[in-house]
Amino acid sequence: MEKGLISVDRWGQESQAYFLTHLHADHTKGLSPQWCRGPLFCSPISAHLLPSKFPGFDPSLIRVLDVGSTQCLSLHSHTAGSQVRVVVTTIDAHHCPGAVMYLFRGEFGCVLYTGDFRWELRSKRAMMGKKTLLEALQGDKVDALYLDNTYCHPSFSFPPREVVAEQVVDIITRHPNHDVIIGIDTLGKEDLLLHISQALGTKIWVWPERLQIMHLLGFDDIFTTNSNLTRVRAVPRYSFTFDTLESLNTIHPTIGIMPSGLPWDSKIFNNDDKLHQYAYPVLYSEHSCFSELQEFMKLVQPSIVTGIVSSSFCYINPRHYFSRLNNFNYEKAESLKGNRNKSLLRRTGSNRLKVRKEGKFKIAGLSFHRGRVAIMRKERRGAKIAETDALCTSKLNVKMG
DNA sequence: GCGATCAGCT
DNA sequence: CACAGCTGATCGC
Repeated sequence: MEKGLISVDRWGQESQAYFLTHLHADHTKGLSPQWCRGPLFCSPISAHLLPSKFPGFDPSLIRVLDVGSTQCLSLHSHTAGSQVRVVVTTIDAHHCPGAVMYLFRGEFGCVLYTGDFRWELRSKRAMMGKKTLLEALQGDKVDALYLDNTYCHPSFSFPPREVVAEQVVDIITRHPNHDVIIGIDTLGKEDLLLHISQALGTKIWVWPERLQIMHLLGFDDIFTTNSNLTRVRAVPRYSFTFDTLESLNTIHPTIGIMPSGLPWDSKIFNNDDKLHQYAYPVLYSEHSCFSELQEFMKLVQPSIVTGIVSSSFCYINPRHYFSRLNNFNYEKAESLKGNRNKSLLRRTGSNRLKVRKEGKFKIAGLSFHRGRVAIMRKERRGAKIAETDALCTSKLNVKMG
């Protein structure tokens, strides 16, 4: 596709139209409240959440695309020196709330950008997405596919999310007297929490900033910031460590559930290769596993595939695994762009001294220091750390200074 | 002082 | 390992 015409999840260069697949941080790098390069197309849910992530963002830039809809855009082509027609179809990606894929059709051919997605065809939503995609393709195949290759390796295999959600309910049910913490991010895994809430008939604690997001998503009664109302708490994944679980267990018996497609995530709970006795990693993933990616490739049969995740593990060219599908030889095609093994570039051996600043202290392994920058960020974005602290202080009965 | 970016970590 | 994201340091304005 012509450069400068369309950007998807890229915000730093000039373009005629910008498309947002979903609001996770790794897809909004370069977006800011001041960003104003051009029209931003996104799903209704992303449009609804965007102002809370970027306060003061110019709303006149936002163009809402309904999920399942097809829109015709007229863009200016610099190379042709004239207007060109681009038809864009917005498809449910079944990743986090608001996540969509985009199918672009125009003189450049047929380009599909998946963003992050889960191709879980036993679910009704994924079947709807498939229907939308097939109708938009009109029997054609995809020329260029930009694929969520997060789990593009045969070793990755996990059950449908509803199966894993039931496993989580079982784990919690087997621990009737334990507190429960579940690691989640700023957006995503709401369906899991919803399932737990309904199956156990309980509210779920979230930190205040996350409660705001839950309210924006339309969940009004299920979630609470009052830790007295429930033994089940969803906590920020980054604050969820072996030490956290250990220290919580000095106060009250607590199990930790870490939903992730990454089997090595269990390492979070590992201490000297011993799995923590209270830790339950579960294979709940909002990305497609390998067999689902295979199914997807069979359906769209792309001529060219580019992985959009360039992590050191997943940099492997998706074509490598799918080259024997449908008689396509992806090995012959253009090499995978933009994917470099980060570890080769990473500088090592910094000998800078780490200075421990005043004001940092720990209670039961939980850090209570907040630096100047963190306070500014908190004021801009909302109180995440403060409330993680509040969770602990309420349990520890410690007063914050 | 502030935003942007990077290193480091989980 | 790093899904997605926090923190602190540094740099330029």
